[in-house]
Amino acid sequence: MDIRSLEVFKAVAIEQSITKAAEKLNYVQSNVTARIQRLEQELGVPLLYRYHKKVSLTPAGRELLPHANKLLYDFEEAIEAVKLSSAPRGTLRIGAMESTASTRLPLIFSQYHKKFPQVELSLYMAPTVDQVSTILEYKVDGAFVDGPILHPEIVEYPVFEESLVLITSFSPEPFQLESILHEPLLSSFAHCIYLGRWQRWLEDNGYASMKVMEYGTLEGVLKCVENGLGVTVLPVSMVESRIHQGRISCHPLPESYGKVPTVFIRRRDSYMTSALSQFMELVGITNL
DNA sequence: GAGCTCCCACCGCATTTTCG
DNA sequence: CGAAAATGCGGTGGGAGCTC
Repeated sequence: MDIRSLEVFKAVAIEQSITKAAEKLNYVQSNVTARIQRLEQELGVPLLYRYHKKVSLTPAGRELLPHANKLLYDFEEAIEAVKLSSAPRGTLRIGAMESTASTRLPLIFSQYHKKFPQVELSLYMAPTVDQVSTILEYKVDGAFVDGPILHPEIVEYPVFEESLVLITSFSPEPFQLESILHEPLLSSFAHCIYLGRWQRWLEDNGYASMKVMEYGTLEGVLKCVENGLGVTVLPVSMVESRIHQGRISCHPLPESYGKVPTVFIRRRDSYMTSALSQFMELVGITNL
């Protein structure tokens, strides 16, 4: 077993395809097949289930993957150590919901980049459900999501608490709930948990659920609200500047419905790289 | 130490096999 | 039938061993 075989194995595990892994590594497919077969021969256990058009990890393969990750990272670190540099480097893939990505992350990313310019940072933006999948598939190193997640293979750390507000077009008149109940509830993606909280409040207080209208992007949703097309529910941190500019009005949700914890998650068995631990420290997570 | 040969691992290409 | 994986085969490069 050598380090390159582990690299090939990791690529196959992530891509769930020998052909795609070969493309990613700039190898021909036959080489990847041969590498995996040799690795399986050496270990005496099959690492992949072969299906038509795809492969997946056997229990032995799943067991090997976190060790391979660790070995590959240690190998990279060893090389860097020899190069007399102890600063984190390599790649760091962070996932986040659009709300976190557009409000809190720019500052965090810029601070991190200034401190550790050697680390190649990338952001994967998606709703919470998709972020959890990408974490489980080792596609990102950590992600900001709406908590709690309560998944056995995931560790979560509370980082922020968002306060939800109902957002309507600007009006100097006192807010009348009845006047907006017939309006569409605008959402930038399906199954938004913020809207869910609002719908639950309505239900608990004897009102009918509002009709949801999807409108692609967050920016689009806010423009629609400004123009009186409907209302939406978002963390107040996302709309502060618009409130100050008098473009929208906002109305806090009652505390038990309006407080949403944002948690930082990572895979329990993923290797804690120094790039990741420094990032978590910067975010304020100290109990690693 | 230099030069040579042999062996083997690695790789890519072409082809075959598999299976939805 | 087509896409992905497996197989066969030949080229290449590097290390080991040998001779001078």
